[in-house]
Parts: sequence; C-alpha cells; structure tokens
Amino acid sequence: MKDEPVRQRILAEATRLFAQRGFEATSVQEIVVSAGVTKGAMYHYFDSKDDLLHEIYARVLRMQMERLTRIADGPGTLKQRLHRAAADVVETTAANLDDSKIFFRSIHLLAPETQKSVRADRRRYHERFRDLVVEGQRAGIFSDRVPADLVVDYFFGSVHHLGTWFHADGPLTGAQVGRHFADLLLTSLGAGNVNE
Amino acid sequence: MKDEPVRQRILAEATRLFAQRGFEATSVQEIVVSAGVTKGAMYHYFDSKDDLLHEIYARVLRMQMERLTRIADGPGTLKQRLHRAAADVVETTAANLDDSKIFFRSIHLLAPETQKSVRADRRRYHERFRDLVVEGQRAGIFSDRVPADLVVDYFFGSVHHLGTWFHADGPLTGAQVGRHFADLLLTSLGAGNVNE
DNA sequence: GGGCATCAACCGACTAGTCGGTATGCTAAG
DNA sequence: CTTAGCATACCGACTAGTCGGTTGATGCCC
Repeated sequence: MKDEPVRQRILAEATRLFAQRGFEATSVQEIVVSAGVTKGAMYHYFDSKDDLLHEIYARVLRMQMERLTRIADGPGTLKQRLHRAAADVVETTAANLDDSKIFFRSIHLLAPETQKSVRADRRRYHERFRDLVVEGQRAGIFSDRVPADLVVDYFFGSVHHLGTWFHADGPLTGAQVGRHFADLLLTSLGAGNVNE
Repeated sequence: MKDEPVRQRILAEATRLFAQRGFEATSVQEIVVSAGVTKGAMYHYFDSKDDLLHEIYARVLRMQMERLTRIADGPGTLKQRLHRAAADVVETTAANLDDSKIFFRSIHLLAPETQKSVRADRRRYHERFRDLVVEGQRAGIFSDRVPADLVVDYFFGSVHHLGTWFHADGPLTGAQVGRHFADLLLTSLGAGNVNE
C-alpha cells in the first residue's frame, strides 16, 4: 500500500470514500489525509475533484468493455456467449461494488460535458450487449416478444442495483448471483437451457 | 400553483430540484427562491434539509405500499395479481420519476438513523412482493430454480433504474414498459401466459 | 362591538464554519 | 539551471441553520 504509486493510492482512497460517504459529502481534505498525501499532490495529478470522479468511471468502463468484447467475440454458441457475458458483468460488478455505487449515485454531479462523454461510453457498452440479443432474436433462438433494448435495460437495471443489496460476506457469492441472473435473462428470452 | 399550500409547494420544488441537480448540489436558498418563500418558512415546516428529503421518501413509499397491498389482497389468480402488481409499480415509478431518481441517489446522505427507518419501510415492501412469488413457487405455479428473493431483487433493480433511461416523451409509455417488464418477470418464473 | 391575548405563519439578516481551488516555496534529479 | 514532484498556507465563495421580530387571524371577555 505504501509503495503503491501516489496516483493509484489517491484513486483507491477516493473510490473507497466516495462509495462510503458519497461524492459531495467527501472533502478533498479527507481524501488526501486518507491517502497519506497533501492537497498539492492531489492537484498535481488531477485537475479537479470532478476529474477524480471521471477517472474512476473511465477505469471501470474500460475494464467492462474489454471483457464484454472478448466474450462476445470469443468461442461458443450465442446462448453460451450471452450467458457468459451476463454472468461476467454481474461478477465483476460484485467484485468492484464501490465503483458501481459511485457511478449511479454521482454521475449527475459531473459537468454536463463530462457527463455526456461518460454516458456515450456507457451506451456503447449497452449496444454491444444488445447486439447479442438482437442476433439471437433474428436467428429465432430468442423470443422477440419484448424489444431487445428493453430486455437489456431490464437486465442491466438489476446489475446496476447490486450495489444496494449485495454484500461480499452475504449468503451468495458474486459468481453465484451471476449464474442466477444470467439464467433469469436467458429464461426471460425463452431460451431455457444454455446448452441446447 | 400559487394557491397551493406553502408546505406542498416547498416539497414539490425541492423534489424537482433534487432530481435535476442532486440533493447535495441544491442549496436551501435555491429551493426557497424557487418555491417563492423564504428560509424562515421552510424551516418553519421542516426540521432540516434532511427532513425535507425524508418526507419525499416517506410520501412515495406510502403510496407504493398502499397500491401493492390493494393489488395483492385483491381479486384474481396469483399470476394475475403478480403481473398486475409488477406492471403497476413500473407505471407509478415512471409517473413519479423524480422521486425515484432522488431515492437511490441520495439515501446514503441521510443520517444513519433516518436511513435505517427508510430501509426498513423499503424492505417491508420488498417482502410483501416476494411473498407473492413464494406463494406461487410453493403452489408449483412458478419455477423455484432461482430463489424468490433474488428474483425480486432482479425485478426491482430494473424498476429502480427506470430513472436513468426512461423519458415520458420516449417511444414507450409507462404502462407499456410496465406490461413488458411484468411479462419478463412472469416468463423468467416459467409462467408464460398470465391467463393460464 | 371594542379591546386584549394568543398563536401559527412567516421574514431575512446573520453566524460560524466548510469547501474547492490556488499561489508560492522547497527539494532532489538530470 | 530546469523541471517534476510535491508541501504549506491561504482565499473567497458559499452553506445550513438560527433567532429576534412582524403580521394577521381567531377567540374571549366585558
């Protein structure tokens, strides 16, 4: 922890505090004390408090997009890939709950311009995921009774809400919840068994 | 608007501003100016800024709980009642999007004690809803492959996230989204047709 | 009906403190 | 001598909440 690069340490502590107390309720002073540095150091690495939040967002979005792409373009049937992608995003979200909490609580506090760019990244992710569903609907593997966009909004609503109830020391692991959620998604698309 | 009781006007404006700019980013000064009253008036009706937020929560929770109870204890088969309850909560959430936005963004900013009481109310709602699912699983009408609690978390995650993408002037009405979401819920419970 | 008391509703200047951000200085490396 | 990497002291803006005071309606006594 102590030999971690200063920039990373500031980001890590900021993430922890933002998730615990909220963005606005956390002062820059608290962050730098917690990270064992001074304000000067923080403003050396980041332009503003907003910039700090933006970096936290960008990091998690990059990670999720990379994983989704790898799974979607990887091997396996469509059902398998969708199931895998769904379970994976649940598991990684559970493993980085702080990021998830911060994201949906605080995005509205960013400057409008920054907000727009973050939302655009988010939409690209959503669309890549949706394309899997659309592909299955076109192929007749998935039911198209409910529009693909709505199904994806339905699913991601659940994922994004993990932060309000999931606990690492609860009865279920992130991987278990991931499998269940992926099952629910597939079932609601009328594609009961993943291996059919 | 002008002859609306002062207390209601303050609540309405606070709701609007909190949803638009966030709780922390909205000053008491802005609220009172927007409502056409003074700070004295606001602190005459409410104990604190927190109290204002708490009132907003309490109001929407009361309304939702009342509607759920009426539907759950009302006529119809289990499938019909669950479908009705699910569609209803989506529709009322869409109709009061501001409340929903504020709720999940700002609850962590309340005093711990207040937070606990709000969460307790919320849990009671969740449990009443879950009981419908459990009842169906026991009766063999719904699949019990996924635990009822998880199914309900899955569903309400989607509902609570309406605030991030739903717009009243979008392509779908609240009622339409409600029907789709209720369909998805029933389908994921393996209960395809509502009227079977 | 006139005088008096009471009370909720409301006003707005004020306080005490906090916040994000900056200006300047120092040190060590190259 | 220059630059990166910080530290420290400080500023101006803004905030939630307070408090002494005003206003107008109502009730009651004589």
